[in-house]
Amino acid sequence: MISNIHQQIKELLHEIGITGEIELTTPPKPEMGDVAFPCFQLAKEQGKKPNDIANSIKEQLENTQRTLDFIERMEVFGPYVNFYFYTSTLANMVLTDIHHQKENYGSSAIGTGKSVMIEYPSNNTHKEFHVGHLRNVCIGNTLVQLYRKSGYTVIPVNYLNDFGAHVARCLWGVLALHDGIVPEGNRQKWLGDVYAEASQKAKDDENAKQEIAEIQKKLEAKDPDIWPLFLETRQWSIEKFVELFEELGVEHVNTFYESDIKEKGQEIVDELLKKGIAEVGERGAIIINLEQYNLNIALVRKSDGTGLYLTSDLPLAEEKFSKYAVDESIVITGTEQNFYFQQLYKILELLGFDKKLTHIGYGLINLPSGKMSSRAGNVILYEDLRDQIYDRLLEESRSRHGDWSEEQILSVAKSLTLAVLKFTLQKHEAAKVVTFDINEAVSFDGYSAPYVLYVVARINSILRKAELVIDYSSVDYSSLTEPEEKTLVLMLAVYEETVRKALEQYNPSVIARYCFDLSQAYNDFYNNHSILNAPSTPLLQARLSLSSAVKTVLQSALQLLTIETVEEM
RNA sequence: GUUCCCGUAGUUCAAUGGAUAGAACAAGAGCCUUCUAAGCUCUGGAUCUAGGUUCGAUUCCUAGCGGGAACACCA
Repeated sequence: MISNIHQQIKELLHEIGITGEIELTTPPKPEMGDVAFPCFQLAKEQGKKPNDIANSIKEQLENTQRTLDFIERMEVFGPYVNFYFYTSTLANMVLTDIHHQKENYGSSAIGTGKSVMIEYPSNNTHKEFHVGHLRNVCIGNTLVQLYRKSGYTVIPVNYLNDFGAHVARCLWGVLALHDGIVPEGNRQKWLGDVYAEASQKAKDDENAKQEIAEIQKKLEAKDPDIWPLFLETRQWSIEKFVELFEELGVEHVNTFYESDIKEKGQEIVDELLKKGIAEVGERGAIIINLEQYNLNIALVRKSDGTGLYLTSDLPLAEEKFSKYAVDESIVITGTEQNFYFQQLYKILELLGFDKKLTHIGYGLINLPSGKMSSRAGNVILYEDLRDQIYDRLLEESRSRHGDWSEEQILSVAKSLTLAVLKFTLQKHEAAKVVTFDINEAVSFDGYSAPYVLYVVARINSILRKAELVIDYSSVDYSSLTEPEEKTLVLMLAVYEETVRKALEQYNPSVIARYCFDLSQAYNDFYNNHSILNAPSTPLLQARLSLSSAVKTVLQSALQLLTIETVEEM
């Protein structure tokens, strides 16, 4: 919408003789106008002062025949020509469009005809599911939504690493430390604990390391000694993952298993050797020297013959494109694997693989006490965090709504819990390391999900009380003149561009911030102007229309973050 | 040691090379007979250092300092 408006202004500027690419910006303060044209470039080309140029452009614009109906006036501030819009004309354009398109407002067609596979969270079986994985799921979910909103066909998939050394270590822990024990309750968590325990035990125990290596060999050979235990324990993990994915709104259309493709990976390693791309390194391990690409040395097979992540990731790339006709494959992992993926992609390139592969890294989640590590057993588990937040929200909800049924309180607390989790993990730029403070996560003030959801609940309440059925296609917006109203309309107008920016940067925080900013602007409006007691009927209708549009866009933006709103809270 | 990422209020984070560097939390002072106070208003507070490029640098370049990550048998 706003790019539409920009386009019209650019055409107007072209008409008065300005050539070349025109850049428009947004002034820092609303008092300074709604859109600005900086004159630095022209000043440089013409060897004049920017201020003089700005003044002469303003004069030319005022004297030209052609006008734009939404422009009220123009002012020059130093090197800028600033345009002021009529709130009513702008509102008519933007709000009519929103009410017409409803939840499709903000969609675009830039991805029409293109398809993309998004692989996430690529977690490991036999390990716990912690807040780092949650960040991965949140980012992946949002990217899926952003691509869909932009017209792409999206294939969300998972890749379960069920066949690496971590599995061998866990199974060793089960056999050597907990043989015969049948865990109760959360068996996936139990395995994660055993994995952490086994990792600690094996740290300085050469004997244990030997035994673990033996288990991995047996595993890769599908030895009946270990295979049934592998299948059983893997199933424990998978059952839990499926449950968590459903809870979090993940909709994988397929799951790839490392155990299915690792053998093929070993064949590729042989092929790499034959082609002379790979060579035998220390102690008989198979390596690929990538030093000429400044990518060091990549290990593709261990000296004992077993494989690594890299061994399996080679066939995985081929598998993805042979199974699905996608144009691009995206993988989301922590930034600590950035270098690894550079190596992987280079090796695939050397093999002649020419499909588009993209790796998106997101920053680690640190605790105020330091780094999380599953091997050290120092992690915040997703379910523990969820339960803590739920308890706090339940308490909050109860204290606020003595008149509500227990059912209603439980339901709102549950919805808010997921909203809080998802919002908290997406409010920061994806690539950045964040310090996760649990106390901050369970506080619901300020830049948080409850703040945004509260605005939607407020609007619901107003729309209910209005008891009016409004024909949004024929609202008279001429009485909309307040600065708070204009700010809201302008923010609604930039939604589509905000979605595009988030997608271009692979950054959900752009959407989270937009939700918060729009909510803040609505609260500002709400506190300064009465809607239901508006001085005139047209104004009442216009403000209801505006409120309803804010709700539509907020719900749409939250939907991109896979966050559901609540009717009341 | 080599490579990559990051240094912005007390804290956690924003800012296509542009106008007076924005928020949130924390601290202090206020606002509920008025549409939900999970809200709002007001007050203090910041670009690691030194150079360079530019009309103009938080942003780009160089060096330094500080933090994090990756770098052959981990995942």
